[in-house]
Amino acid sequence: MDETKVAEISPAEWEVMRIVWTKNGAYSRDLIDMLQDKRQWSASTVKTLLRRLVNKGMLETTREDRRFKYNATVSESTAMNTTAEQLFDNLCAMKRGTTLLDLVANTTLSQGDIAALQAKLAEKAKSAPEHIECDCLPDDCEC
Amino acid sequence: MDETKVAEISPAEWEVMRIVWTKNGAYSRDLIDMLQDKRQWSASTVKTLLRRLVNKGMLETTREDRRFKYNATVSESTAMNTTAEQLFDNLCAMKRGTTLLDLVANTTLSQGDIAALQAKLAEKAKSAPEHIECDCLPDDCEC
DNA sequence: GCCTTTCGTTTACAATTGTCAACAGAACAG
DNA sequence: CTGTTCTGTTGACAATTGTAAACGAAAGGC
Repeated sequence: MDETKVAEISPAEWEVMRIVWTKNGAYSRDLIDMLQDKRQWSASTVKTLLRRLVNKGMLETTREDRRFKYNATVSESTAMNTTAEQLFDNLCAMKRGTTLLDLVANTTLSQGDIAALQAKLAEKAKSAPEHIECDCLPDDCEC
Repeated sequence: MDETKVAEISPAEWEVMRIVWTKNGAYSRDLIDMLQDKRQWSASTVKTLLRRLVNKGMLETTREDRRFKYNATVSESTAMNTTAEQLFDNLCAMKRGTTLLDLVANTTLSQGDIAALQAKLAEKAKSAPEHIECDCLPDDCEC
């Protein structure tokens, strides 16, 4: 849908983006009200986050009367996947599986999520390697 | 093993920690050599990262002769899990499953990883809810 | 015993992030 | 028309992060 580069989104910015995605676009008033409610942020704080997200190209604005409508430029799933993958890049290749296991164990998943994961795993099992190499050290790794 | 608080670890710091974990402790010389090799970082950069990790309580030092041996204060899996869970905290509860699916699809997993994930999923399937609520908006959510 | 190498410590500096206050222009109320 | 209210723009400031130079003490080489 959009192969646009997803900039790094800070936790505070995520909070803003989530509302924009969920409501499929929002006005600063909406965001200020909701985040004041949810996070006790001042109006200024929300405005700053909006400005930064626009600068990062994560949000785009359309003037409507006197105010702006803020819309996301990338889909929520794209952003989530990109961010999750970036985090996994930091982890040892050999141990990503156990981290996934921990996430699966600690995340509330719906029946549908579980079914989808099971299907994907069954598919991957057909060609998965027996063992994965650690990539923490420059060349050789005797871990 | 260690329920110590895991501080936020930046990507550059992760790179250092990975080596310390993999080698089960290391000297600054080892780290400088390897990271110069792997990331082209200057010796100073590595030293700064070590200092910061010690300040954050992620590494502890033991004097050996003239130099220090750096050891991790938390296990690699604890750190990885904590960080992954922190990231998931930023994501909409309703959509974490699809992010996990993306990760599973894009991560190279071993046969053992897959088997463990399948077992865990089968277990969770027994009590998983049909649907999960979005938690992006303050109270009500009509997403 | 000096000079050089090796470590760790201090200092630096720009960019990003979390949090806001202050200000300016437009719209609205009276 | 004039003061109040909205909304967006600027400026701020401390903490964190990426990157690194400079300095000081100790060890080893010759």
